[in-house]
Amino acid sequence: MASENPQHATENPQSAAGLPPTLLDLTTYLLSRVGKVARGRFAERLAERGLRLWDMAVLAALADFGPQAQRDLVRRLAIDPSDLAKVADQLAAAGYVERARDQTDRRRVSVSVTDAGRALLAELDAQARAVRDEVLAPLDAGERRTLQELLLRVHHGMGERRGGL
Amino acid sequence: MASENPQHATENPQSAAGLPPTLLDLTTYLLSRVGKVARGRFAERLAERGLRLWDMAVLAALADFGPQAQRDLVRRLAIDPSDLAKVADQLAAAGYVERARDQTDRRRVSVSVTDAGRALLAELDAQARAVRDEVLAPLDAGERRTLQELLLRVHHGMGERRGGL
DNA sequence: CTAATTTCAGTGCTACTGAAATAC
DNA sequence: CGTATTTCAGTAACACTGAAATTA
Repeated sequence: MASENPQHATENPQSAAGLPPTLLDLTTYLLSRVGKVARGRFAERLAERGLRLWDMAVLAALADFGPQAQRDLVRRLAIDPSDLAKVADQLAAAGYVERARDQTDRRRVSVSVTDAGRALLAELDAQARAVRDEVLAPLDAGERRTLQELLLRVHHGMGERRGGL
Repeated sequence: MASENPQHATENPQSAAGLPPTLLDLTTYLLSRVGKVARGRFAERLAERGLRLWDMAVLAALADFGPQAQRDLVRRLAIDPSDLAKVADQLAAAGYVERARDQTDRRRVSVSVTDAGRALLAELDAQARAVRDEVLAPLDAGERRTLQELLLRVHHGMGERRGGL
């Protein structure tokens, strides 16, 4: 009962019989797998522009909450301070954000998004929504809302931690 | 309108005002974030035993589908063949799997799970379910089933690709 | 002096690339 | 010869560590 037909093997190009039920039964496995594929697809589009996922996250935080110190971005996005320094550096070099010493506390560097940054974010957001619609294609509108709501609740239930994206 | 109270800052230890709405509106962002945290929590427990996520995936595939060549595992799990070689090596060294040349096609190495491997898998599965219950704590039983079913449909809709876990 | 903020240099892990060895 | 399977050596991206420089 081991291997299948030795002659020319009856599998599809990708994942013939599918994943092991032992794994598919684990919602966390599906969450992880689906999340990783979704992230990967969007990351590919960002890469075409020479951007990374954190670039968009930082732009979104600045656009949504206004200018703020890096330390605030660090806490909000759960990004490593050391990594944020590099991301902010690249975004500033490309003209998407501006940095300035905070005058009330000169240890802090206040970051703000430029018009170019806002324009970029709008484009990225459109692409992100396109990827989302692609990934969620198997679900109808109501199911997508349900999924979004359930994920929001799960997300809210977990202490942020660090860990990427 | 930039920084808050300079004195002693009124933020919580983690993610004060929460993530940018621009990101939270993206189901794919939530998927990615939640998936990564869930994966990380389980990976921590595996690390205590000196194991990685792929170790469990390989054991599960062997237990669910029986002995098979590495090429089959590669397609089933969407793991890189080069990485599988290392994973199989470690699992074999630890006595969790056994490898043998396939006699009908001696290019292939057939892998099978040992009793020790099955016992380990049972323990890992229990831990995985514990992490799942921890992560899905905010949802009731019905909602968990709904989430599982929606994710299964989304997962089924995407061509496996490679990409980890 | 201690603590907070930013920055830099370097480490470790993981997915991936490219190529060799063997067998079909 | 070309293709499939496994394996090895090395690369790239990313999260993270540790420590220095500045300022509170």
